[in-house]
Amino acid sequence: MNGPSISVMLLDDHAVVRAGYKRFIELDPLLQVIAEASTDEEAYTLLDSNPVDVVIMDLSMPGQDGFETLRRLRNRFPRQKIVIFTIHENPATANQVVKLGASCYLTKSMEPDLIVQAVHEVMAGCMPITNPVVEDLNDRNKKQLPHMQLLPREFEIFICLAKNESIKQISDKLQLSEKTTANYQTAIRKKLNAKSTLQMYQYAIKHKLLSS
Amino acid sequence: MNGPSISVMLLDDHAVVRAGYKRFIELDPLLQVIAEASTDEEAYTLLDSNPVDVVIMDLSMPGQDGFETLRRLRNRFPRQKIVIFTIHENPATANQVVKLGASCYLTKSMEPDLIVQAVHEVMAGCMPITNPVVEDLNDRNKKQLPHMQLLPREFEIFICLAKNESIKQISDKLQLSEKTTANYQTAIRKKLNAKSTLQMYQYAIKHKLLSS
DNA sequence: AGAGCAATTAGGAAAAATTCCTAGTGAGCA
DNA sequence: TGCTCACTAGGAATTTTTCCTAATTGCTCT
Repeated sequence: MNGPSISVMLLDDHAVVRAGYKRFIELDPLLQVIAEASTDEEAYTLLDSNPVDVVIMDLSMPGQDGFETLRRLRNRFPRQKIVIFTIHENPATANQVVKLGASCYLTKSMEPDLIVQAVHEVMAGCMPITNPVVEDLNDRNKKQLPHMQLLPREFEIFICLAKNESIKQISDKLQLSEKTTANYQTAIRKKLNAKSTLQMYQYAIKHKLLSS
Repeated sequence: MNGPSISVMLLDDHAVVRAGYKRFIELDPLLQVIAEASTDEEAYTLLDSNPVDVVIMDLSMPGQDGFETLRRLRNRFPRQKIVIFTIHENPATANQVVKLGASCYLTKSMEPDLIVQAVHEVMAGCMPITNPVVEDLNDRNKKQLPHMQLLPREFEIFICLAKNESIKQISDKLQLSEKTTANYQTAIRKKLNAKSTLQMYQYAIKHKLLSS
C-alpha cells in the first residue's frame, strides 16, 4: 500500500455488477477495492470496522430503496464520500441524489473508465463530474416542472407511491409514522396536482421517473 | 484453445456489466468470451463473421428493447443458443423470454457462478430453468380470468375507473347515484383483487382492456 | 301467469383514508 | 445566537370506501 492509495467499497446487490466495477477500478493501481457489500446493513457493518475513502453504490437495488440506503448511509457516516452509479438516467434522480449528499452521480451508459476519474475527482474535493444529464438539468431550468419542487423526502415517497406501494409499506420501509407518510402523500399530490395514485403513476411514467 | 472449449458472446449495453460477466465466465477455462457487443446491430455483425456457441444477453428493459432484440436475434440466427440474464424477476418476463426461444433465463440475484453452469447445461442440450409457476399460466387464463367474472355494469364501470374517471364523473355519465358507483367500485376491486385504482389500471393494461 | 333468479340500483352505518392545521426537532448558516 | 428549512407526527374534520341490507326490474322456466 503506497501513501496516496485510495480505498473503495462497492455496494451493489449483484455480484456480477460488483465484479464489473472491480475490473475497471483495479486498472488504476492507486485505487483499491477493500470491501464489497450487497446490502446496506452489510455496508454499515463493514464501514464501522473498515473505513474507506469512497463508497461506490448502485441506486437501483430492487427490494431496497436506493434513496433510503443513501440517506441512511449519509446519516451514519456524514462525511463519507459516496459515488452513485446507476442505470437511472433521468435528471430528477440526479438532482435528488446530489441533494441527498452524494458526491457524484454517474450512469452505467457512461464510459467505465469515468469511474476511476470520478473517484479521483471526488477525492480531490471537486464536485460531481460534469454529467450531461445533470447539466441538462441546470441549463434548461426544469424547476418549473412540478416534480422538481418536491423535497428529497417527498420525491422518494412519490416514487414509492407511483410504484403502487401502500402507505403502510412505505412507512415500514422508511421507518416513518403512517401519519407522516400520509401527510407527505397529500403534499405530493398538491404539488403534482394529482388527485389519485393513478395520476401520480402516470406523471411518473410521463417524465420517465420509474425504472422497473 | 482445447478442443471442447465453448465460445461466448456478451451482449449488454453496459460495459461495467459485461466486465462483470467476463470475470465470472473466465473462471472456467473451458469458456471463452470471444466477442462483446453493446447493441443488437453490433451483435449481428459480429455473429455474421464470428459465430459463437452461446450468446449471453441482458434484457435491459421489459416490453421494450430486450424482447425485440431477442426476437430479431432469433430471426436472424434461429439456432443460436441464447442465455438471458436479467434483473427482472417476474414470471411473466420469464415466460415471454422462453416463448421467444431463449435457452435459459437467469436473474442477476442468482449466484454468479450459475452463469457458467447454465452455459454448460445449455450446450449439453438441457433447459436449465423451468419455472412451473409460469407454465400453467396460459391454461388457467382462459378458464377464469378475474375480469370475466364481472357483471356487465361492473365491467363498464371498471373500464371507466381504469381510465381514471372519478366516482362523480362516472355517476354523472351513467346517471347513477355516487353511492351506487362507489359500491360497484368495491365489488370490482374485490373480484379483481385490486386494492387501488392504479392496480385496476395495471390490470386493464395487462389484459389489453383499454383502447386509449 | 306467477315463482324464481340474477342484475341493477341505492341508502345507512361503520371503517378507513385523506386533508388541513399545528408544532416540535435538528441541521445548517449568516 | 437566532433564523430558516427539511423532516416528523399528532388531532380533528372531511371524504372515500366498505359492508350490509333492500327495493326494483326484467328474464326464464314450468
